[in-house]
Amino acid sequence: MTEKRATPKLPKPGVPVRGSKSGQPIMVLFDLIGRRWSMGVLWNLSDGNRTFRDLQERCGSASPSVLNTRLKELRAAGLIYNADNGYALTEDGRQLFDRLEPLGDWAMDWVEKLR
Amino acid sequence: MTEKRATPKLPKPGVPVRGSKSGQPIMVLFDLIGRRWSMGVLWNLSDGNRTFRDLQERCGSASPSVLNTRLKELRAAGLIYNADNGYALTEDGRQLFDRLEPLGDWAMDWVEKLR
DNA sequence: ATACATTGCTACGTTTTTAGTAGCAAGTGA
DNA sequence: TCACTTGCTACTAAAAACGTAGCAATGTAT
Repeated sequence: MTEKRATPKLPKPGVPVRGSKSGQPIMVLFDLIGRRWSMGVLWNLSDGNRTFRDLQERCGSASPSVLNTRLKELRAAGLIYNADNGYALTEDGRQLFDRLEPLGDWAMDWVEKLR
Repeated sequence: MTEKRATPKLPKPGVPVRGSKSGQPIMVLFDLIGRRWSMGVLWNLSDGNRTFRDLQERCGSASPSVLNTRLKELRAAGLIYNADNGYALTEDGRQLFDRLEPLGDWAMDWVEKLR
């Protein structure tokens, strides 16, 4: 970096999430879903209820303890709930998934391009 | 019980992409961006180049070593690159951000609803 | 030039999180 | 009853992240 280093103006206040003061919504969300298997769980619940074991199988190396932690977090966040036959997306969870879904198609192109 | 436990280390066959054993593109992507600060970095690069320090400030508690790791990963994945005055999104990175952006508005509603 | 500040980044010890496995209580069915 | 499945907890080892110090290169003020 050989240029002058003027600190750019921040149009958006930068925000730490975890140990910090101002919880910018997107960062709060990233802090929740930016953990192992969080998005994978949402993804795998999108086409129907899944039991704990289902989710374990679909989230390959997720150990039961971690999976359980993720499920509790997502439930506390109101994104999933305990249905009779397993876990399911809430309304909010469905809405979030709808915004996650476009990543699927993009990921296919991207992975293919990497090879 | 603190007995010795066998550690068979079973090698399940599959595409070894970090923790993601399925090799499904979306899971490969989740494995990359589903880590601390990954999405935060992409988000904060969306409106202009950022220096290492900029990103540190905006990702509050991210230590330099972790931030550096994330930057390397994202660069290896072709999502960001080293520009003259800091880091910047590549074409792919921009495309990914475009699909992440809707989460911002949704997160605002969601956080507000939680209160 | 000299001194000091800033930046990108690495090193490394500590703390937190995740992996990996065992196992148990409750439910199901034979 | 027994065998089997399911949801989940317990626990240790391994991996990841934190937090701080510090270094080389460059910028800047005197």
